[in-house]
Amino acid sequence: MKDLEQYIQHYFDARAEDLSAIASAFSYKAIHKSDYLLKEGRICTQLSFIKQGLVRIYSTQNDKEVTQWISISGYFVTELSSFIFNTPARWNIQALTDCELYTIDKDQYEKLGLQIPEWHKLEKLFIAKCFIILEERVNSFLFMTAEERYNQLLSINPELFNQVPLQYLASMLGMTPETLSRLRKKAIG
Amino acid sequence: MKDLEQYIQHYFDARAEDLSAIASAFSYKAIHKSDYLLKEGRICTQLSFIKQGLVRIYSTQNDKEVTQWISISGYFVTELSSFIFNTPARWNIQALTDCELYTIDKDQYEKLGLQIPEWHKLEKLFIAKCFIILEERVNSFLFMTAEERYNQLLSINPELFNQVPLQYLASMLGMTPETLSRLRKKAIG
DNA sequence: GCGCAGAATTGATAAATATCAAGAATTTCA
DNA sequence: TGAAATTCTTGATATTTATCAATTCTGCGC
Repeated sequence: MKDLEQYIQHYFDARAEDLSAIASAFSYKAIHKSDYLLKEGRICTQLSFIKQGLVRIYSTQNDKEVTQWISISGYFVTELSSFIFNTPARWNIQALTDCELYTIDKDQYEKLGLQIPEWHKLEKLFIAKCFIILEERVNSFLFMTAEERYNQLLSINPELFNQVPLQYLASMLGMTPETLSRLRKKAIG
Repeated sequence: MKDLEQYIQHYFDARAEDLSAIASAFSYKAIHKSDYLLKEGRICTQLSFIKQGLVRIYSTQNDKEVTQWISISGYFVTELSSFIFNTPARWNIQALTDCELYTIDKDQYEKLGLQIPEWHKLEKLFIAKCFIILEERVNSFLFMTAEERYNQLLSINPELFNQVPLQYLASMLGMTPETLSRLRKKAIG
């Protein structure tokens, strides 16, 4: 679980002495392609670190299926609002490939608050970092065109374009698969 | 400061005994129309509750001025990422009208962590609520058209359309003033 | 009240993006 | 491996939204 500890340090800014306590509250879990980590309507009770693999967060409203986000290895995945507030999840989380995860359940997660004096502070910073990611996303819709969003994703995460069905990326970028296809053609020439 | 205490209770879910401690760390401040609460590039050191008035959060990139958000009375305003992580602000916050605020400075805010045992937990929940608002915003771009975003804002916050220059609302909704004007015409008939 | 400046609307047109339909490419899995 | 299913691309067209330019409207200082 070396990689997990490193990532916890990176994301939670935890002190060395707390690292192993936090990391050992996670347990290893392997899941298969197409398995669900979360289904719409349920309460999200898990936070998972993706050791290996890809997962997709998506939902359908009025016949429109939207991919909200693709999480890749080295990152956490959960539905934060459901996990924090115990509200019904609005998204499905499904494995796009076989995955290896380190997962923590909500009750274990809450116990960390009793064990680790700084826990709520760390948790606060974790959530604040998630906030910043979303803020960046809102900005991308306010400042950028579909084409610019495509170019940005391609430059930051080029590997996604080999590993993820393009229709999902299109949806995540707020455009149709046809538009994404044409932007790719245009960029490649 | 009755309204402030109520709002703190609502937003921070604070226990009654902590309410007054939190509320009294805020101080009253009146500002004039067009005054800045924050300028791009500075560190945001204040969190303000709007007792009365309206403020606009905006920024300019490549000649494009974007209004990110309008905050109204009864809500908090700050640049959360700058306030939490002491990073340079990416936005300006400017009063659209004369305003009455209750403001807390970062150092006072941090002292609350020493006084109130639950503080980091409350803070965590506050940030998580901000996260949910942003998530809602991302969804509005993924699921909805410009017209649907306009209709939604009109139904949730009709008073904004009297009080805020429409060009700012257009920008916040991710459209041009001309498009907003035409959507209004279409809706009214 | 008058005139000015900023804001909003309107019209004409262009550009971006979506939709629909068909065909090509790729993946899946029996 | 080969057939079926899914995904991707392409073309034709429609819709949405942006752009640019010209008025009109509105609020504000004098």
